[in-house]
Amino acid sequence: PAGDCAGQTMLDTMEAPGHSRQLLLQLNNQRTKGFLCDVIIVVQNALFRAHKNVLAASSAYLKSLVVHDNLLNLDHDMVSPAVFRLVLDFIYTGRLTDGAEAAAAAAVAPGTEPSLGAVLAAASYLQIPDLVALCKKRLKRHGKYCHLRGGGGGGGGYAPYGRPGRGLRAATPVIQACYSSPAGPPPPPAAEPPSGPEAAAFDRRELPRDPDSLPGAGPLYKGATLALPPLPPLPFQKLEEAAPPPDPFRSSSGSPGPEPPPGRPDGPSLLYRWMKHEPGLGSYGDELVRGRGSPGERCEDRGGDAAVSPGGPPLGLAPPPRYPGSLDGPGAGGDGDDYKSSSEETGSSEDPSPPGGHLEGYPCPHLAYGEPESFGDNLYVCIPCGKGFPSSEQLNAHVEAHVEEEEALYGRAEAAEVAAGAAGLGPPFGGSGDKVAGTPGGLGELLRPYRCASCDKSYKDPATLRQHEKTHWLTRPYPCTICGKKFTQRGTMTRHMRSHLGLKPFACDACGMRFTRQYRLTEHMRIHSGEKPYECQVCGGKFAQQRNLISHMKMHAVGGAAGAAGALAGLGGLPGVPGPDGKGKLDFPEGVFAVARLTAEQLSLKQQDKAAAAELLAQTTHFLHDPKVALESLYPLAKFTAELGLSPDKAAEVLSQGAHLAAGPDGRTIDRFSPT
DNA sequence: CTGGGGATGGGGCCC
DNA sequence: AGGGCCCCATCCCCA
Repeated sequence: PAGDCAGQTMLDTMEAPGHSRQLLLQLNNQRTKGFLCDVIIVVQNALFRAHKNVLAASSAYLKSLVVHDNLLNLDHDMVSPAVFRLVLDFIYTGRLTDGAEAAAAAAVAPGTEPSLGAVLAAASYLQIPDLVALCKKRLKRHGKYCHLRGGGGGGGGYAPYGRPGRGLRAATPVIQACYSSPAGPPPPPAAEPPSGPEAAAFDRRELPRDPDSLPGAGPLYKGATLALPPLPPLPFQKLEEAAPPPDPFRSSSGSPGPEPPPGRPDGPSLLYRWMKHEPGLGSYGDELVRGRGSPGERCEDRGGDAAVSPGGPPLGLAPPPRYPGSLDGPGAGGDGDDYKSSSEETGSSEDPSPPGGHLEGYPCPHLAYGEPESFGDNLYVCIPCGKGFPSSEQLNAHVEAHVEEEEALYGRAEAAEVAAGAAGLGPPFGGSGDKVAGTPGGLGELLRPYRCASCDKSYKDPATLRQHEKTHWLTRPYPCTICGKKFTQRGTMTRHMRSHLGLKPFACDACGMRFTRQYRLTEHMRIHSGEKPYECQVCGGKFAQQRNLISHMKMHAVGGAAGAAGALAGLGGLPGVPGPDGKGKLDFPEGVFAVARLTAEQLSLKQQDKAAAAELLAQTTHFLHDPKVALESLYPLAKFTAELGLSPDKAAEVLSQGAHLAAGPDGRTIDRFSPT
């Protein structure tokens, strides 16, 4: 009908003036009230609330994040809270507030207000083209937008790290020099480049490249920014003061979580650069470096989008993870062993990092800091192996090969474990004593009917068994979205995340100290109460923490003959044999009983094993009366201990030593320890 | 300088 | 999923 046509025509031509502006206004109004906000953005210690749709419509990077998560963690090396505040304001208003003004509004300490350069960096990092353009425009208007390596302008600002960049680096103007301008103070914390070791870290702060500086390049060249010292506290909602944010991983429903900003789909993107860490930066920053691009996340999927960010730069693969526990070196915290850097293993002279405490970087010597030009034309680099490729397609194919390789390896490892188990060789990891748990007809068999096919450990319920079996997987299913470290249990990963986020929900009422775990607080509270419930059965020393008692007992075990039975139950030296301090004064049967009692106490501490502890005590009371029985009981005691799953690693030693003593192939051993 | 203890952080893993 | 505990490592202090 003619009316319809007319109506259609009118619809095509109608436009409500200011509609978009009004819409934005409403959205911003809602944001300020938190109305319908469905995402929380964590930047360092500040929380921001926003709408997923708005973020997704404004930033390609944020879009990629909000798809999977309700809680986003932004790299505060790239985006400070103050800067993100400006960015968020821009997203919702289209206006870029003056940095100083915003800083004043945010009550930021003088001199720490975000510079335009920092906003540009953040905009580039977050892939907000409009904001990038706006920043550049403003910088150019003020004559502050200058190319770092082309014509100086650094004015004593940031020196190029290592040596003058060439190739890709030199071809691309970066904006560090802008920080030297009076109106754009360097980002906190240092107003001037530091000297000494700090300078290395300082110089490495790399801002995103000018998105327009390379033909077809995505805006997101993301340098391997290392850890910047934290910004001063900002008057945003602090995490520790706020209600606990939703678990970012719970909400992601198994998604690998945020990944580094993908490149623009319409052209080749610049690769992420993975730089070697520097000493003295701390593990946190290093982990951030490793997390850049957290390559393994995508590869875990093994799905259609695995390994490579859609249309973006290749994210690479995580190197094959290594087993926990078995290979942990003495490095700090045992962290980062998953990714052992070849440069570290070879002791790179330019990286005199102490063992541990820093990134165990990707084993790619080409990625070493200061050698960016070594890729030549092969700009698409596989993170784990360091191979460069001239095109994303070729890299994708290469990455696929990695995936297949890992899968094949997984299969082989699994087969090897099974074969080893079948051959009675035990698993390639973990204590050999684990096998006793599966002793047919043993007590452990009754208590723990669900046995692991790979290592013969047994469990009370199938869910726990499934959980345990994950420890045998080559691929750890739960990667940290910040540092890329992978975990076998989601809970461990979320707990790990708390350390990144500085979430310490458990506060001590007495001193205000905060902890990430309830148990830590419980431990800590004993300091204030003076309670020392853990007593050394050898010397009578008392301890507030169980682990310190255990540590102490090892000291007893170190000396002389005590070592043999010192392994017993992992709790101390052989009773009856004086320790190095001469404090061990127990007679032999009493000593065995003490061991049994300690074991029982250990079991009792594990709430679930109270009954077993009582049984053990009942069985061992007669030790006091008959040394012979005591001696003969060593082996079953050790076996029993191991069967009950007490300290599996030690259980291996227990069984070994117990067997040695009880079977008595070495008569001298028995005589030596026999009181008669 | 060394060793031991106190205290803390982080990961593994079981319940 | 969260709690709890074990283990390792580390730092600091003190004798």
